[in-house]
Amino acid sequence: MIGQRVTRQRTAVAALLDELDEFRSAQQVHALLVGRGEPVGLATVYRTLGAMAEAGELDSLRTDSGESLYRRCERPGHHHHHLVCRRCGRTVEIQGTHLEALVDSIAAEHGYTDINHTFELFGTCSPCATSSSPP
Amino acid sequence: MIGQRVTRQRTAVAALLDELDEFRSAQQVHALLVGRGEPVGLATVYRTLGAMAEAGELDSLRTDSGESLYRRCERPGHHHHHLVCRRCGRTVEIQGTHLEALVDSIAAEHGYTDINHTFELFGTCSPCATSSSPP
DNA sequence: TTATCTGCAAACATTTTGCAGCGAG
DNA sequence: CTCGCTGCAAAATGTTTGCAGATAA
Repeated sequence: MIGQRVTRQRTAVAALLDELDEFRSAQQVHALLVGRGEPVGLATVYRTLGAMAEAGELDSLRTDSGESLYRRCERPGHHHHHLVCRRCGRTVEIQGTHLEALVDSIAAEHGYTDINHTFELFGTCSPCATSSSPP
Repeated sequence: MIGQRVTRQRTAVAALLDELDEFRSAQQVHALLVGRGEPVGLATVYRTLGAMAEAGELDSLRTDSGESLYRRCERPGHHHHHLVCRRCGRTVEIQGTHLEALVDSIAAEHGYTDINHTFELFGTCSPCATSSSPP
């Protein structure tokens, strides 16, 4: 990586993610930007989100339906998992100390190495549980 | 569901999964069946695997690249997770007692309800770790 | 200037679906 | 005989890529 250029589009994506606290898909990010009068190509959004996630600036996860969601990391580089409201996207970061220990012991027990784990929780947050209006 | 018909295609899919012990994608199942001279349409394989998974006869998971994999359940209806060799597909079923408890406490702590969790482990099994030949 | 980025449209990969005909019960 | 199942091909999704022109540095 010789140089990364600061373009209007990247700035817009980063700024949007800064205001948002919830996980969003590339398509949502694109729609939001276009909606607020920031013309950005969908491909650019995909490329930008992918690069930011790669660089550890974003957390990413995949929904059950196979969509990738992104949001700004609270603590870049720090390993954790998420509890995401499937209705509004409100997210809680989970520090997985117990979990990591569990993963290690399971892997060791069965002789598997180079382990990579996924752990995500989807639920309904209490505000969403009481309101009946759609997302 | 009034009636489920036993067709040659469904029998073939079920029989193949009975012999296999590893997770396979719909496309792999289709290729294997066609390869052994059992003409089955790809759409039929998708429909059959989907229905079997729905009925709790198959375990399913999604790879990092978003593909769905299936395999026959060892214990139908019994909740568990998997430790899958990313090289050869060899799979160990994990009973997640500790995990379920952890999930429940995390959810309760943050007031989320109707929780749904994903937990999958991918690694390299010891036979694959020692052999250097590709899958 | 010039290498990187962008936008568009086309390509991709996986999965789903509409529909006419087939076949299990 | 009927209604569910199948195969095909088309459509839907979500994401990636090739390329010519725009642009940051």
